[in-house]
Amino acid sequence: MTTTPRKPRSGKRGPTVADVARCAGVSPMTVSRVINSEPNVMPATREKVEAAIVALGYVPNPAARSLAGGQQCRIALLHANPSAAYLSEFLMGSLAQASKLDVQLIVEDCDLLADPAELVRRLIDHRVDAVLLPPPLCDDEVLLKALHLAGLPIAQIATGRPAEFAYAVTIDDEAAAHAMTGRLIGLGHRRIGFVAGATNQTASALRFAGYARALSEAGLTPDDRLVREGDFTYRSGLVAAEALLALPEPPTAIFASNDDMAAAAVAVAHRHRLEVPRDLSVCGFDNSAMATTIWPEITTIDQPVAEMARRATALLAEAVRGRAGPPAFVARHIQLAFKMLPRASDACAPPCAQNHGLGT
Amino acid sequence: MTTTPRKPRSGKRGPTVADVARCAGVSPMTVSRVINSEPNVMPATREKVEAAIVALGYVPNPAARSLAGGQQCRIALLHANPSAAYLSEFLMGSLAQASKLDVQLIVEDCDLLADPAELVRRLIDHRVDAVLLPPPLCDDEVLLKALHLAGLPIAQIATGRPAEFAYAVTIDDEAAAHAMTGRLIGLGHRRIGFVAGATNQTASALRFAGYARALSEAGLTPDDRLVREGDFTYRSGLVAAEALLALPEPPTAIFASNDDMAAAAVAVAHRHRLEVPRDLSVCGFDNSAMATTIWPEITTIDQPVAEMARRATALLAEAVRGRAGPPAFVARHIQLAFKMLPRASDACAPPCAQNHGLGT
DNA sequence: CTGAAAGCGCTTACAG
DNA sequence: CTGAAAGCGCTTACAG
Repeated sequence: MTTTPRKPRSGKRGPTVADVARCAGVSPMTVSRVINSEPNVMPATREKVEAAIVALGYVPNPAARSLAGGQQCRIALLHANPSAAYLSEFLMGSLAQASKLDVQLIVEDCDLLADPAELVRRLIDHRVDAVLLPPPLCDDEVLLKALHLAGLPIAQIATGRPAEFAYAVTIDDEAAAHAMTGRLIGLGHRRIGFVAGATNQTASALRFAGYARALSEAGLTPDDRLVREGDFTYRSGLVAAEALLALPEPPTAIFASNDDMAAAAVAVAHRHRLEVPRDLSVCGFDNSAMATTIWPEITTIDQPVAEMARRATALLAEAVRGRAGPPAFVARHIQLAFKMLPRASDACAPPCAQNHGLGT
Repeated sequence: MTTTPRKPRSGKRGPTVADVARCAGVSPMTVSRVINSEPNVMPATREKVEAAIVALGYVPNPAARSLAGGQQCRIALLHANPSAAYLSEFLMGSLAQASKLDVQLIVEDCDLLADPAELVRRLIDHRVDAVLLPPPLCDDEVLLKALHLAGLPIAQIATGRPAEFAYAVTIDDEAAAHAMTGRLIGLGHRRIGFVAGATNQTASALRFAGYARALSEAGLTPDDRLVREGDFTYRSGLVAAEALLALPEPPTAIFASNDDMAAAAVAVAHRHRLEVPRDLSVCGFDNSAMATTIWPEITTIDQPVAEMARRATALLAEAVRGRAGPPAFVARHIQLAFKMLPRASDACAPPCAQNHGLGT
């Protein structure tokens, strides 16, 4: 009598590389090469394998791949962004890339970030290999330093001031704000109000800089009273717009540093019995959900959040896996294109107002 | 000369069960038992192992676990929800549970769902084991049937009409709407406008039913003119509120079936020079970002979206892994508690209006 | 260009 | 209650 063979593991499982290899008449190794689209496989062989894959409906097992590949890569996404919409879009991009690259994404809410050192310790304990930092955390100097000291690769997203030691994926906030302001000027506006973003985000200053440059390039005298502080919340937009419209010479257009504040400006205009855009033009920034939710829909700047998340995730995965080569400074900071999104909230300046702020 | 030993695999890797076992003086098997908190391990042994885990900073390798455990479980999250905020919260819950249970989550955007059959085929091809259906897809009969026919376990989230063959995680929409309407009645409102939700979501009908029941329980005669159709968009809320306030006898309160429409009602009120809540009370549903973004913040019903996502994900994982036992009908439909969130958008009815719609 | 062998880190299925 | 052996499905590191 022979020894009873061990019972095979339970459950119907899908086909494996071995099955495909058998079906194609090659070795599992070759199947692996085809799956990973490595070069050095004869076209004929490749085709046979591909046919077998289709025939069997083979799908690689990610768990096995990462185990064997030793590609364990765990990236933490630290977020403290009040905007669920931003987070959602960011997550979709990051998640897609993570699954493609087979990296494990750890999502951590840092809203009440007490002690950065404590956080870093927890990350290390959890074997996190790198950290994704969307705004506003991307601008937290203390956190940045603590992470850097711990030797963790970092990607700052949408920061206005990339750290030397970090990766960064941004858009050109200054240029975008410049373009938007230029658009308003082109529409004949001369008194353009500006609602600034939160001062703890470096991008806020860049947006203001773009606004100011467009003004001065057009020969318009900047007017301090037209610039109000906001903090990216609707509430702060309400206050800022209220102040702007209470001015003896109110602006004919308001450019808010994000869409929530722009929406607030629209609401205030309505309460003042001003039609948007007939009596007041309003523009935002970010192309968040709010921009298309309210009426009229807000002209804004589209920030490719999902794409930025994808790129940042890929950057970190490469850094962790050492495929990135010597991390050249220039390649570490990627700038993506923004998009001007003209919608229904801005229009030509009212005729009577056209000569108001002019230097003539 | 002995044969040169094979070069070990590259990269510093963390400690493994073997390391922990060595350090604790037990077998890897015992370490595994402790990690998985199985019973049948002597307390003393357990403590030794736990100490070793801490000392070495051991963290289990999820890839290895799922490979060895044969627990491959792939759950698809099909979404077509226009609200990024909802999706974001849902994702957070689902993701957390997925990582805890070691299931792979596939997130798929089905906004332009052409052919359900085609989609099902793709899911099967991708070896998806089960499907998570948040609204409005949870109510898509055709999709539901196609999925069921393919033998895929399904979890409907926030549906108003759970299918017999599916798992479902819901709140009691009828009771919630009843509570909200009751609150308004308690505040002295007698003419309460209602903005209905999209008809393609079964929860919409339940919310209306709750409103109607509260009215009739209070002895108030329902008035068709006070009920307007909406489709959950801000735009539709604008139209509905406009119609409601144009009534010869306008309502003193508006209960919208979601927060976006409630926000629209607030905007319309403001354009009509009505103060909210002084001149008009407005309530919403869902506790979405919009509810706390605008001013005044909207009284609403909190739906525990993240928790619902967690539960649904867990339900499916159990179903796939067959730990669920015989799927008893009753346990397949879970109803979670909603929460009434009183905020700043509702108040007592204006004194003069109190006697308006009364039957007396 | 292709393949045989070993190993990734854990768990299952037994046997004590 | 504990452990030795085999195996999960793939890839690395070689050798031809």
